[in-house]
Amino acid sequence: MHDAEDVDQELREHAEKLALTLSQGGMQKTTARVMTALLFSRHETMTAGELCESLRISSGAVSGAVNQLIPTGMIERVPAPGSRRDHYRFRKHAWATLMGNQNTLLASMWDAAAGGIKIAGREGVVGLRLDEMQDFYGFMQREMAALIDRWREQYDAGQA
Amino acid sequence: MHDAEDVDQELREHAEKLALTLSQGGMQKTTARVMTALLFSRHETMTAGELCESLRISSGAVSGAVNQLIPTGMIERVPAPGSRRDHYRFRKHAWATLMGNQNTLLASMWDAAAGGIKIAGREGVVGLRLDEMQDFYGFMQREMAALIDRWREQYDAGQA
DNA sequence: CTGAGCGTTCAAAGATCTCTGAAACTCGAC
DNA sequence: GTCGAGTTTCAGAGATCTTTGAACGCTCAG
Repeated sequence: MHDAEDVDQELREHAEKLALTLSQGGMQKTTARVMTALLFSRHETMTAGELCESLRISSGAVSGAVNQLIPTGMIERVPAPGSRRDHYRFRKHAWATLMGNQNTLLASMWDAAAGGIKIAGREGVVGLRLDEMQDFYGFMQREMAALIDRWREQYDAGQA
Repeated sequence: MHDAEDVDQELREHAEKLALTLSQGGMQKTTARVMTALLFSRHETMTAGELCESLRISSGAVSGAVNQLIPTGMIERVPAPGSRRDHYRFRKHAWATLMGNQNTLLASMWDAAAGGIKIAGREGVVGLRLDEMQDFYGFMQREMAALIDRWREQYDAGQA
């Protein structure tokens, strides 16, 4: 039978596994570990000290990871009542936010295509390649934003 | 006035700029440079030798990059008539393919959420966080595939 | 005002990843 | 079957990125 200890242990293992996947997908290893630790924590929030201990990393590393996660909207600093310690929490709708941030990337791709077209026109082999690229990223930029909104509505409705 | 040389030169600069962006987004630097070189080339295809020379990298590096790009569906090897040299070409709909590959990632995220729920259930702070995550990635997986198909149809229709 | 507790910063150590250069290999032409 | 252009592989060099550990600084309690 599962007691609370076992559950924590297994959750941490899952957290580490996901962190590994994410780090292979380009995210920094420590950043990913901090994020998944918060994601799979049974507590509402965790302090920097708890993250240090749980992940066996230095406070400097935690500080760095946290300050990389906050601007992306994945986690937030929670004002700690009656304590100077910072508490961190995985944000609601963090995944949707993360995906929404991709729009910046989509926009750069569109821009890159546009820049090339400005130089080479829309004719010829380059022109046609770039035209397709621009069309694709224009489409994605429009539709992705709509898609995420749609999820938010659907999810919020389901909660009520 | 733009002559052909200038155009090539400017295209190459744009290619490098995009490669830099992509490499910051997690792609390998050389891989990104090879990809953008093919993307912004005014030729239909390029040989490995041309890529070496144009990017000032060793043939080993080209080989590595190319073999990383091919499985993703971004570029393809083109049978060269009457030459042993390999010719490489940026594939049609490469961007759509690339985005479609993300589905694998979306699926792993869904799996990670499912695994956590199996351990901790859907109640409590972890359970609710994971439930939201699973809902989001399930939604995205379904909708992204549909979205890409929609683009393909729309684009192919526009070409006809 | 002073001290304790925490978070942040930064230089240096360390780990990781990538490129090069050369040797090995492949495959078509003759 | 042999030659040779061209590609792939791989060990070692090199560049890059990360983490640590310690010093610094900030904030609140007393």
